Amino acid sequence: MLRLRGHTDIGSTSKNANDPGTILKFRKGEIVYAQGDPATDWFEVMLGTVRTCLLYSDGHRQLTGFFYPGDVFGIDRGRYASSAEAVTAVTLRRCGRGFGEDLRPSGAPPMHSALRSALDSAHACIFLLGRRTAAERLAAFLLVTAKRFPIDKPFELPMSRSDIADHLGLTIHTVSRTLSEFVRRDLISLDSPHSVMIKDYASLQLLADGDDDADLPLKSTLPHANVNSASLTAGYGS
Amino acid sequence: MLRLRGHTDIGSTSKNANDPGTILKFRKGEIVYAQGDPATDWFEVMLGTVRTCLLYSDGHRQLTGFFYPGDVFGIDRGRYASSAEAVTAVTLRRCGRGFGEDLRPSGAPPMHSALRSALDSAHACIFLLGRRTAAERLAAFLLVTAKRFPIDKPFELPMSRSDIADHLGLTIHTVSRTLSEFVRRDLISLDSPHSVMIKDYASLQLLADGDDDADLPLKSTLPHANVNSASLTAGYGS
DNA sequence: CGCCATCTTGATGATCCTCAAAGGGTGTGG
DNA sequence: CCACACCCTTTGAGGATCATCAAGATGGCG
Repeated sequence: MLRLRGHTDIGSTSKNANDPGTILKFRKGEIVYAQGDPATDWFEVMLGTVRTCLLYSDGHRQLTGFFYPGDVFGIDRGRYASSAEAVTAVTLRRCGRGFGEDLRPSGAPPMHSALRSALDSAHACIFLLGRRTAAERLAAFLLVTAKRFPIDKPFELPMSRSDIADHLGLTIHTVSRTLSEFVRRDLISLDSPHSVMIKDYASLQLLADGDDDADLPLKSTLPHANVNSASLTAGYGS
Repeated sequence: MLRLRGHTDIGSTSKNANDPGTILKFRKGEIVYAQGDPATDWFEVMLGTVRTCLLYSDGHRQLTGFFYPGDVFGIDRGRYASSAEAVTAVTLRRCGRGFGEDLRPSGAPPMHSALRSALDSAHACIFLLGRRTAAERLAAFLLVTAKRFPIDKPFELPMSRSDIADHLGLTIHTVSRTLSEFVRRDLISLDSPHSVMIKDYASLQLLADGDDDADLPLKSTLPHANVNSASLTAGYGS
């Protein structure tokens, strides 16, 4: 579970490690940076999925975000507050110095964009953890994740059940059980454990919102359209 | 519970509402801004305590932070993602335009400082919610809050049990019970419901860290000194 | 003095975690 | 090519924690 770092930047293709704009590659499970490392750079995901992990002293972890192509992560000051690890094989672009002290005098805009992205990501995490039941958290997570992929098609969840559990503050058992129940209710279908097809956006949204009239064992018959979360969807990442 | 806004800026003392630097006063319970309002300004607390609240459609709320003198809040882009309310009577200073689009060309530094503060605050919230048991969350909350006040003296918790509960994802009952148990274990003492004296930092820290050897019904006899959280204390606010 | 809000405490029950085991997919070695 | 091992996922049974329901205590304020 607690993958220790060591061969951190094995996958780096370019050798000028201090140049912003360097392209880096990591294999699945490799660590981009560790919690507590000097926060010198931030990164943009070009290909693959990255997770950021907050490690607690009792060994358990809190995943603070998943980052997909176009997202940036690693905007910390001083030292990284969380580690970053490759969920799948990833290609990253090293973007620039950590903010706080000095910053590139040329462009403040990219910095601001990155900062706002980091804030959005943190808010999205709080927004998930603020929900009370396992079903609510999982429904919200699925909706938020599905937005990153083409609509109305099955999409690949790149992360493991363990990752989802540690993101939502649950166990893999509860995640698995709840997903199975979603399938039973015909809210989603699972082709493989990682291929998800959302079949009933409206009911899933109701669940995520805490309107627990979705306790019906079978498919809801509500005539709602795809009500995407109204005021505060906070866009998860970029 | 769900205080609706209406007489939002009753307490504003200066009339030039669009001037940065304006001093504002709010009475206990009044709303500084509401979730969804255009995020035109951010604020610095000069006196009192402010809470920021994320409202869910089922009516429950997630408090995303408490802000004390010197802290800033309201760094959102576009529209406020959470509302801000006066926990006590507060005096605020309106600091400047919301970031993202245009910003004062003169000083980027204050903006960066505010942003980093907002990120720290969000991380602190995640850090609390990432803990698993009620005792762990409450212990961590007490330690984080105590740092804002002179050490080794009783301090006033400005917020209600309900606020604490909604911040930690618990109920007021669990908060109250857990605090009572802390008193029973001699980890803290409660003069009044809001006057807290931390009597055993070390054991409280162990609890917060998830080292559950603190299951002893009576005061721990560990010879530890005041181990303030090591790597990632994220300073709650400013 | 009495009402009201807040806090505390108890009893009960639902949710979720823990313990346990089985199923399925993949890669490696025989 | 098959067998085995390993990891991830799923599912079940039991138990701990916390929410809910309910009632009583405390303190402030009219």
